Amino acid sequence: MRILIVEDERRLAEALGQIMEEQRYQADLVYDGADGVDYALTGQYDAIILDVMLPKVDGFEVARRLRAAHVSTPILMLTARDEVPDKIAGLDHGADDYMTKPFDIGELLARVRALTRRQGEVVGEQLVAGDLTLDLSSRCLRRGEKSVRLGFKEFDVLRLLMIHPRSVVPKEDIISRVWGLESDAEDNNVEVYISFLRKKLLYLSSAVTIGTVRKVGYYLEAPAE
Amino acid sequence: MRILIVEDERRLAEALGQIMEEQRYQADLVYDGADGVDYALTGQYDAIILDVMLPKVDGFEVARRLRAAHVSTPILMLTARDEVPDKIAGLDHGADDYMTKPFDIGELLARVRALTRRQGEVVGEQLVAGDLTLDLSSRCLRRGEKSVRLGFKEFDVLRLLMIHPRSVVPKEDIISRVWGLESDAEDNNVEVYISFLRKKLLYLSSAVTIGTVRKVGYYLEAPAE
DNA sequence: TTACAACTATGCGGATCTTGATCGTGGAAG
DNA sequence: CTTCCACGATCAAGATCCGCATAGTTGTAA
Repeated sequence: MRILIVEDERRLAEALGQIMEEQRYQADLVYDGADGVDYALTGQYDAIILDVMLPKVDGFEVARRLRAAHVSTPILMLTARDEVPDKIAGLDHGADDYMTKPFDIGELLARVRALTRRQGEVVGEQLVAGDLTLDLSSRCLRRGEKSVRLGFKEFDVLRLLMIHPRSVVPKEDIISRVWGLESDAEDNNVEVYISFLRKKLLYLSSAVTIGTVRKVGYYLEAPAE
Repeated sequence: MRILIVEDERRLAEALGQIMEEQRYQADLVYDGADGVDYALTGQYDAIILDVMLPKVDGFEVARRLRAAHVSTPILMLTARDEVPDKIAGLDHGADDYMTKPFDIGELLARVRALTRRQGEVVGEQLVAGDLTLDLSSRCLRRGEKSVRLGFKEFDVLRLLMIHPRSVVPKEDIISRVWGLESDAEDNNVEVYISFLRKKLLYLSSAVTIGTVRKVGYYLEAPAE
């Protein structure tokens, strides 16, 4: 497991690095946002611990750029400010979780574990996320006893979301991957299928929900069990 | 559950054996095709994991000989070559499933479970699924008192479905295995025979039904008794 | 030729997809 | 805090695609 730590306070960064290595993670340290983006773009990390206040490029911007570049590595954002707007901004820019400084080491580790525990997992012919199981060969979505058959488009859209756990999938990506690259399909089309899917999730009474990020796209929210 | 592993790379074979035993299977290992045939002919195994590239007798030939000897133990074929021709050749020689190396252990286990979970049970010269009995020598389908004679194509299609219980058999697989590899038979052809079969199931008033997965294929639904 | 099985062609009906309209809502501007 | 607007959610409708059934044609073997 590789972790990228983006934190400008060197002492804190090094302390984090040491803690992570004690936990058998391999940790890389960088001390500003620009480097953070460069390193993270390699896509080799299993998680990124990202400070908000950074030189050159701030944490929000780092997260935004990574998501724009379709890097879906889970991000744990650190903020000194204990304010709701920051939290929302962080999550909205593509962070998967956040903590406010000062933080408890145990809690940090727990959150990192939660992030690195892959959610969209391929098991044989099926894809699992939260309490949902998507059967790839029969295009059936199951939760507990109940199951529903999905149409082709519904299936493709949901699979996309499940393959990119925790990260926002832009509408344009959904269109190009489900309707085809040269498609002139409207955004509304995606919205319609998201609506269908939410209805089916409701029918299955699944804990998983589909979240919306205005002007961007959708993501799967699978509550930890 | 007994599993036969036919694989010439000893380290891989032993790793597989260990994994299978952790899953409470009893695994026997052999390292070439000739031994593979000899062991498998005993008919005592619930599944065979069979490498394609083998000394003495290759995997295809092993499968072919076993099927020729009416040993119907399910075969999961392993191939290093990720090519369609191999896949088709494997299935055509009598393999039930295949995986390309390198493979994911979880997926392997899932596939083995799928193979051993089979409902279509061979009893002597007949195949059983739910309340149906398909006589392999006379091509008669029986349920209770009534029975019908099946045509060759009907028989082949139904046998395919019974051999893969609960799992969706793609139309293309049906075409390649019933009509032959290079066949240009239309999908409609399959549909026609499915239609015939359903009519006969109805006539027999069997509890077994043939389910459809749009754009993919068919599966047998055998209600638990 | 007749009988039977395999294959082909066709129209219906239902499932799925698309489109457009309307309603709700979050967030920015005032 | 309220208003407004753009965007998203949902619905209804029509269009389209696909599978099913049936009927008709071809091929083959007795």
